[in-house]
Amino acid sequence: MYAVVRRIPRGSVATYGQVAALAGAPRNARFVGFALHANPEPGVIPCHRVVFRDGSLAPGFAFGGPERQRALLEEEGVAFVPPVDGANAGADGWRVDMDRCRWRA
DNA sequence: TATCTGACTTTGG
DNA sequence: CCCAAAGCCAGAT
Repeated sequence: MYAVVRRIPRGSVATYGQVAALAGAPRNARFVGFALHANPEPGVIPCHRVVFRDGSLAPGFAFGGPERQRALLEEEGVAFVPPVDGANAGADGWRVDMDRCRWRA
């Protein structure tokens, strides 16, 4: 499953459910998050590329804060959407543009 | 062995 | 449109 996360190409993101599915366990979205939280290889496993289904980040991001994550993704060319609508405001209210940056295997 | 909890997701009110 | 509850699977206690 860590292999799956590492396989996420630069400039793209995947949802927990998606990673779970690719890992061979479509119903293990929660476990994916749990495993990533354990993050045995910081700096190697791009946890910041794994987001909620709506493109928002997990509450307890462990890379240095939501801003850090947004910076990392923007750095990779991931498109962000400003908190324009009342959907899940996630980190700073900014969400990943899933329509354009969602990882396609 | 039983019970609880969780970086999730989907559906009902 | 927003809030709450249920379902899911695998650890942890």
